[in-house]
Amino acid sequence: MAKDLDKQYDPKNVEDRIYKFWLDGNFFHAKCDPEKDPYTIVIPPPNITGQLHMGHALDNTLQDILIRWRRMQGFDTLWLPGTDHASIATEAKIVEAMRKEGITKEDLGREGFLKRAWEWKEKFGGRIIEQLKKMGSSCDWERERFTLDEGCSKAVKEVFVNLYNKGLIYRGERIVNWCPHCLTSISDAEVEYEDQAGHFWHLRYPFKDGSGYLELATTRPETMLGDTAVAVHPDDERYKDIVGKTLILPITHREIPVIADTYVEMDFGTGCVKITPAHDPNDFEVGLRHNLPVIDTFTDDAHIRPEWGKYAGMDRYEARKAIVEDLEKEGAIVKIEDYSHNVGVCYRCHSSIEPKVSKQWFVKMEPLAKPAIECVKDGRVKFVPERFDKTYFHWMENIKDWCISRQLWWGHRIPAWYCDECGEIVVSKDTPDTCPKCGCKHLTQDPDTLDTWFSSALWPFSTLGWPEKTPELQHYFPTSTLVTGYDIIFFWVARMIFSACENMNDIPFSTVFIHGIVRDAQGRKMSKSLGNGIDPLIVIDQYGADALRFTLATGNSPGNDMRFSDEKVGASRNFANKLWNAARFILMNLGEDEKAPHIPEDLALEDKWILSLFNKLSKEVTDNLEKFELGIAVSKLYDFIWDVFCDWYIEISKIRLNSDDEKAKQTARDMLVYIMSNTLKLLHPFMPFITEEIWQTLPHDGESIMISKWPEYDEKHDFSVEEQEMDRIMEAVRAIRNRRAEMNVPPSRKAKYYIATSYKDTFEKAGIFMQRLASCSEAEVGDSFELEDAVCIVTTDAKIYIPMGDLVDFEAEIARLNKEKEKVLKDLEFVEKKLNNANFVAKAPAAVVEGQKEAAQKYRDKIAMIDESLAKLNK
RNA sequence: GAGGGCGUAGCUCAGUUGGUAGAGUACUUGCUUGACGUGCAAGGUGUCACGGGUUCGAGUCCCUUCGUCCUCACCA
Repeated sequence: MAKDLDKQYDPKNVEDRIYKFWLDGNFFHAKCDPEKDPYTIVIPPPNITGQLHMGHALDNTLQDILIRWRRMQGFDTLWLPGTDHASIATEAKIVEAMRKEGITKEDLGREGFLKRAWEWKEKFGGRIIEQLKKMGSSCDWERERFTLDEGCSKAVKEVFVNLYNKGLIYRGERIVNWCPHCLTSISDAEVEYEDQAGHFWHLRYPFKDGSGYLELATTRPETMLGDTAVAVHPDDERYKDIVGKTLILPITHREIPVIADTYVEMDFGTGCVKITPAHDPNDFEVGLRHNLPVIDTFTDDAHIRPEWGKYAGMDRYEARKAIVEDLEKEGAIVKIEDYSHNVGVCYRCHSSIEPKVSKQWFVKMEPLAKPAIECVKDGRVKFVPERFDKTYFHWMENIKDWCISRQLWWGHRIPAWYCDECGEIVVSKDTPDTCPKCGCKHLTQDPDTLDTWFSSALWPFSTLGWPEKTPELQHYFPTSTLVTGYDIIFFWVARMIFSACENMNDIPFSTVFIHGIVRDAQGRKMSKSLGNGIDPLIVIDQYGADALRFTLATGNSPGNDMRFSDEKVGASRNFANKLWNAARFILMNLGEDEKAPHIPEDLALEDKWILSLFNKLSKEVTDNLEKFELGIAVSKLYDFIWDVFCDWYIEISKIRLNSDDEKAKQTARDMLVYIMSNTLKLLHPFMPFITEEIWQTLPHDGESIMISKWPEYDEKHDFSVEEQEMDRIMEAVRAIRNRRAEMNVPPSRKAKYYIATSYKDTFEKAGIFMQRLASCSEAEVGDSFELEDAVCIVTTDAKIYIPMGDLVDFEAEIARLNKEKEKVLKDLEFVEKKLNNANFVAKAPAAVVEGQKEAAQKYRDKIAMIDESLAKLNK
């Protein structure tokens, strides 16, 4: 930053250079210093397939604010970065690319495919990391991890084997959510539900004995091929006598029984349900209870299996049409209604989920959920805002077993082997060479991989070296804060908590700081299909990373969604520019060899005032950050910098800077540097680039603002007397400006002010301020003045007379005074009502009552002054 | 069906332990004041969704209603 700065701040000249400076200085690196208290955040690892979007931008801004602040406070901070291998998403992407080349997975084989996947990862996996750097993220890049790297893989195997040995991981044939597009099972959490318009087909199945029909309804007639029973409620009087009878399934003409099961709701429809164990989770359960056969009619990609004659090879929707037609022909359709129902879809590709019976691996959740619930209940893990613990409890308390096997190649391969001879299952961290049961050497590893979330669940400790007892694990675990969106509490947060409880016998982090999602200016979710996504990189290019970060931090309260708009970033950019120009002003007034920031001797009134306000500010901002009120903290900084420092202090400082008093000039310069430099520190976590750039240019101590000491509250800097004095003066200045504006007197028209007050000392000092700030030519202070044809401006502590007789419209002035009096009378009435209330005086705290009494007196004084002015004008 | 969020100035939102409502933006007016027009000064708009309760005092705590959004569960 040269001393002759541009009028406008240009982030493009600054950001990349500053980021490189930080990297070169190694300031992001966590030293693992046991002497210091640790503060640790592990990044929610973005998918290697991902591109930076607003969600990342928000999440990383919040993390960087916390990390930079704690670093300046002197903690040994570690922000551990990394990426997620994102099994389904990545595999789908690579398969799609291969499809365009005309190759399939099978063509390449497992090894060839994985080689290709790793190549893809090397090429594109780092892209999002580079984008995070553009945001200014101060991650310890030397410790970057990947969920599929060697260490994480080791942790995954360790956990899998441990859980298996404890009986908490098992393999079983269950009905799972199957995505016919991704060709893999997915967990319950990965199924989304959407309302879809459909139909309700009312069918009738004939009794074998010819005694009529049973009527039932279905939304999926194509599954009827696999029906193995019809169920009624055991208490249903209507069907009491038919339980146990046999029906003839239309089309197939297979015989199926009528069974009784409490799963059926008597009041819904006809009270009869067709049972298709292979294609519905509830039916599957019913089937287990009644020993019903499971007839799977679909292939993995949801086409009718070859053995089904004319339907073979049809996809599920074609099959539906064909089967409905045939049912119709058989007279099995009673009626068709329109019906809207919830359909489960894959959260990755949005294909309709096909429930499917298959052999999968599961984590037994109930025993794991218990301690995970406990540690939130007893406060060891806190959600911010608190209300999200309800969401968490609800989910944890109703949790079902977690299906963790995926029919994919890109991921952690399940460390289980099956003996080709005797079928023994061997679960082991290392590849076994002989079967422990039969001793043969023919073992085949399970072809499946694990759910991506299985490895990210271990992220807070796997990245610190677990299962090894590394110094990092010792020092940084449990981590401090986890920052993430409410949309991934189930996927990730909950699973990290129970994983840490189980494997570390400890919590993974003490606070979960939850944020909402970033919506577009109209409040819609940003999405690819709507095309309303705003690219953070484009915003950075147009407005700068600091402006983007400031926008995301401002007006955002924990757990709530926010809207993003160009106007907001524009306002943030303007703020950066304001700061820039304040710095520019200070710099152009500095001498050649200014000392590092310090508080000079002989402080003037305004110096003590700004020092006092800054002191309070540093306390408040720190308090807000402690409570994760980042939005409040940043708006206080905004107000202080713009409304206090720039609009008042800098303006007032010009008095001394333009004077001939060298000593006073130096004091003003020192104070400007001191306040600016320290305010930059408070702002640094929010706007790291511009604060560093300015801080470096001003006189400074130390290498970088990001490792400078966070300002702390110091009671020696409390100057409440000077604050009051300045308040009196500022009120007077504002009142004068207001009146002059009302009377349309241009600022260039200076006038002499006569100030009648009992605070003569204060207003003696104020005279010179008024010259600068309120178009005053000369000020005279006294107890009272008797002036003809003067405008009188009444403030709480002063009456200011301005002899502008012929400029003033007397009638208007009288009207204005009357209006003002009315308002003050109303205020007085309000306060007096309280004071006349015996209850208030008796029960409210003494300080509050005293405050109200003082206010009442001030109002009375003001009314007296207005009356006096009126009397003069009316004369 | 269960749980939760939100409803404050035209718009977008703050409002940190209850003490006479704030910002940004938009709008009006004045300012070519040597940091900044991405600026300065001045200005107006609110029965804080509705009704009730607790309290000396409620935007803030509790309850009802209405509107709106979300999450989870789900009836075939």
